[in-house]
Amino acid sequence: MLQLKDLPTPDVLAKFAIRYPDADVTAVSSVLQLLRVATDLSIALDACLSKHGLLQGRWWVLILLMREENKTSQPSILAEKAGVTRATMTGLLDGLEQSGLIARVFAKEDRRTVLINLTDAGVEKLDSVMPDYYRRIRRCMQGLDEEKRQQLQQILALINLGIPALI
Amino acid sequence: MLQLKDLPTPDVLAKFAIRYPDADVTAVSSVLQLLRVATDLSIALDACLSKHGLLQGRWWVLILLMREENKTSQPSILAEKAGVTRATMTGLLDGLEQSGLIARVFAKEDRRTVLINLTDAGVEKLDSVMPDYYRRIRRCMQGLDEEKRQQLQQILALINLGIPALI
DNA sequence: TCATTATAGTTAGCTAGCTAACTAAGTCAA
DNA sequence: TTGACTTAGTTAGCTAGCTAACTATAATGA
Repeated sequence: MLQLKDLPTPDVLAKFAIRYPDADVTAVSSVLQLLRVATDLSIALDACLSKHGLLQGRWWVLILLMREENKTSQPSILAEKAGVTRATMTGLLDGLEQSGLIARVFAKEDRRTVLINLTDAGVEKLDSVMPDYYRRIRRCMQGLDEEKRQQLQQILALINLGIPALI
Repeated sequence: MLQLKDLPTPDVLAKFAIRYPDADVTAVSSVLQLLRVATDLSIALDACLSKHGLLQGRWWVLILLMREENKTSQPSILAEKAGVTRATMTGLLDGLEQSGLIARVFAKEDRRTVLINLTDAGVEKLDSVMPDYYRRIRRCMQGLDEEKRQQLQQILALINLGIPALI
């Protein structure tokens, strides 16, 4: 997402701001730091998942299924919730089916649709990964009290409001 | 980075917290929101760059070169600063060279190394993209005053401290 | 009722990352 | 001074995303 390691120093930003007067130095450095920390967080979480033989895409599919009352959903719905295309979801489900974590069942009422079912093995996988995952997130956020967490959420909501203006 | 669109509601998190007592609900939701906003931000910036025929990887190479006094560097140094492998940098430089934005020049003192030079066309490209890019970031962050920006940076620094505990 | 349109899922081929293995060139120590 | 190691860059082959095009089925409306 933001691979860049060598974030601009205030010095470098100031130089660029001379050449490009539109630059808002604190805005740029805030955005870059946000992307930097989020990327590192994401990489660290991926590393955690990969210890359990998973990757983010497949992982979220399992969680989305776990949220359902009957542990069942459809590829197109999963794709939308997971934020990937249906084509990508087909690939993710292929992998999960091969590992036995989900099962494809053909629906009777609409023969176009496939029902995706979280298998017992899938539940077991989640039960082994989730505690580890949650424990790591708890540790990572230990340094922030509830007040700071709330501040963060407010600030992120503000940035989120600004994103449409960016497009 | 975080494709997931359907972030867990407090309700869903509470249910998961019953099954997995290690869950720290506010920590999880803060982390997910952080990843969500950062991902949307990153996608929006990518869209801005692609309007100018660029992608993040190549873009950062141009900026890294622009930071240098003589607009020159080496693939391995660029790779390290950009946070990609040397193999990936080879590919990025191939593309930039084809577009005429950089030039490869062989060094005399160490015949293993190649010097990468930002061409005039490269400078022109930056001069056309940077103002647009900076203007967008300014607009996106308009809703945050300096105090909030500083708060954000402090909070991000705290999270950053927690990342090693996550691995 | 049957032609059109919409929907569900898949396939094929593209991309930018990655790792691992390679060549070529420089360094260093026995 | 030569054999082992290190460094710079590239190549080949992998991955998980993507888009576009496809098949099959369902819904709709003239």
